[in-house]
Amino acid sequence: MKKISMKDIAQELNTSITTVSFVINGKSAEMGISPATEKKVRDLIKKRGFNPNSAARMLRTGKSKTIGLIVEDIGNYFFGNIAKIIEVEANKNGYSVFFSSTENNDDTARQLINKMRNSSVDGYIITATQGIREEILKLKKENVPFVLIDRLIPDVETNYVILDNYSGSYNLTRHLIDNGYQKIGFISIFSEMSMMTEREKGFQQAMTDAKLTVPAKSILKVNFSDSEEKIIKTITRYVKANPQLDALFFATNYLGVMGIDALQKCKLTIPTDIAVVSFDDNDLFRLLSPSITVAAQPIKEIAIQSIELLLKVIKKEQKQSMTVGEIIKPEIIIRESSPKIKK
Amino acid sequence: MKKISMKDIAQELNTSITTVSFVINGKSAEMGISPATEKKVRDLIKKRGFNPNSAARMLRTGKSKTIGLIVEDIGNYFFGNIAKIIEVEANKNGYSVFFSSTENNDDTARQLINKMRNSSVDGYIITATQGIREEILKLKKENVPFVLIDRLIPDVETNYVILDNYSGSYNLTRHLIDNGYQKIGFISIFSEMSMMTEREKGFQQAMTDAKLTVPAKSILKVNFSDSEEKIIKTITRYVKANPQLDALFFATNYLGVMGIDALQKCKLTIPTDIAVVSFDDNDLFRLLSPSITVAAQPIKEIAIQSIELLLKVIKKEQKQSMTVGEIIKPEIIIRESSPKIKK
DNA sequence: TAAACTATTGGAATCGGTTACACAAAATGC
DNA sequence: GCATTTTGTGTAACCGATTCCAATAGTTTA
Repeated sequence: MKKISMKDIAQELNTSITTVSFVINGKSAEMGISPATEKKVRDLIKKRGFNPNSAARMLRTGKSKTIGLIVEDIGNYFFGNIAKIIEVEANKNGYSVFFSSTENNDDTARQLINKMRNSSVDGYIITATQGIREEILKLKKENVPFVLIDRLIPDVETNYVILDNYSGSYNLTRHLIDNGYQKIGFISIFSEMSMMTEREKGFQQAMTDAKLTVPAKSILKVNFSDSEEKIIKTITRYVKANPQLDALFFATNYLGVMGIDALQKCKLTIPTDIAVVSFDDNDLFRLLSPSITVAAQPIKEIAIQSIELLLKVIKKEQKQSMTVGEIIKPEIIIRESSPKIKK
Repeated sequence: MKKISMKDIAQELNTSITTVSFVINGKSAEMGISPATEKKVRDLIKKRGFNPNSAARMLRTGKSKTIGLIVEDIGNYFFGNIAKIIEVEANKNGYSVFFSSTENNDDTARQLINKMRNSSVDGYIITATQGIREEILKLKKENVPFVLIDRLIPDVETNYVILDNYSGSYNLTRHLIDNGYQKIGFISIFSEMSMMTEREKGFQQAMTDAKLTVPAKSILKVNFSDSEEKIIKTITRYVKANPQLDALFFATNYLGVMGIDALQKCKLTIPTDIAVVSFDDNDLFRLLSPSITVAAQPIKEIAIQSIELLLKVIKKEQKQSMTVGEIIKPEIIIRESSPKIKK
């Protein structure tokens, strides 16, 4: 059974392809198609189950009704759920979503952007990696619609939706301090990305404001690309080398997860031996016993803001050059891992 | 700056579009393009950064080099990671991936299949919902390549990659029995899907083989579509109503997660008050204290088998009519939640 | 030397829509 | 009653790659 085309429809109705096209694209009124003709066409289309060939349409119009979603890791709780919401919203607006994970690798990210470029996506939602400055600038120069989420490229003006990492981190640290913790260890990854540097700044500022000092040795940075075991070992060593600490601040949720593992290996109990807070929520932190205090990212809000912003840019309501940013405030969720300290 | 096309390349080299096309598609030898010409073309292509327009190619060939991935919930640990691996493997083979979540809703699933059909994906990987029998039959009849994963449609022969739910469940139950548990509660969802019925059968058979009876009241079924709170309440009630139970078998990982929550609410300690095992692994089960014994799905294996099978079908090495199924054995991971019982 | 090949390359139809433009018929104006 | 505008529909160029079918030049064979 051959696929049916507009031509077939037109022939069967003894009308022209133009007429059919106008009807399909809802331009009947604008182009002055008589209601009778329009009905005839619509009925046959339904009867035959005709669907316009997207390749042909795409070739002619240059629009694919497709957006590219580039995240760090679709298998991750945060990005997986972001993806889900973006996909639903995109669908509502007639768009499909291509997705890909960068694994935080610059080359992968570069390839993905180019690859999607070739399959002519109409716009991107991207979680940038550190080294793709050039690619982002190129997209901007060529006026391709895109929105950065979760992290920015330093000194590059773009549309974005990010978390207020600084204030989240500040408030989370503040919560610890208010509960009596003073020797707080900060565990993060080596990274120049704004999201990470802002978190550190927030932590430092909260400590400074409370007139607390942060000795260099109580800050640990690990390599993102190291294996889980290696990171756990590193954290274990760090914890053992810093028995004075009364609380730990993990800068990301996966660090928090690995950190809890490390603390168990050190036979330390949360929160009696040491309190724990983490940036980013996930199922584990909520259900663990004790549950973990976190600065949570409002996933739904981030996802919806980013797809809405992108669609605006695509529809040109929002010129690419007029950059707009949404800064989402994290929510501090206080759980059992950081109770008031008893002096 | 206008996009450059094959025509531009051909013109600049004073050659024909045909020649350029042959070179691009690696048919130089076959079509007898001289090495000199080939090099000339390749060099200019690289220099100009030319990429063939996928819409045009798609229109002409009818192939989109795209596969559709339809899962239950991309935000879920299992499917998120499946998606990630499938995407990487697809990419290696020159394919892009469209994805969508059904949320286990028949209508959504139907729409997604049709939608992808229109954007002419070359093949599907689908986690079926219960009510899409007709759609699957239609795909089959029209000879569209697809592979079902995670669950089958009863009495419909298709290519598939699923878990051996029966044996996983049998072995997991067996593990409990071997460790001395006899009054085992089974908590599942209302579902006719083979994956769920097989799990129950495996459980029942293991019990029967051990000459243990399963009273009706020790089996609980909840509604998948109910809210998390409601399910947790239901489980709580069930646990309180069945104090005789010495172990709980959760048939899915999200039930396990909610169940642990419920047990905490009942002030019951795992495993001293009651042992716990669950189908499907996740981070939580591994890191929880005590950690939870599970029948784990080998995610990587499932993902790779399914994409490989689909690509085979697409390449016609594997006719759609010659259905092939891969049955993956789950791995029983014994952790702290199900120790040997002391009499 | 003409015929028959072979090795390369080019011309042009084609895929299925979109849309500028042309054109006919009907309506309106003067 | 003729010119002009409005209304409705058809024609055909075009998007950019693929591929069948020639075509040309150079070689070999009879």
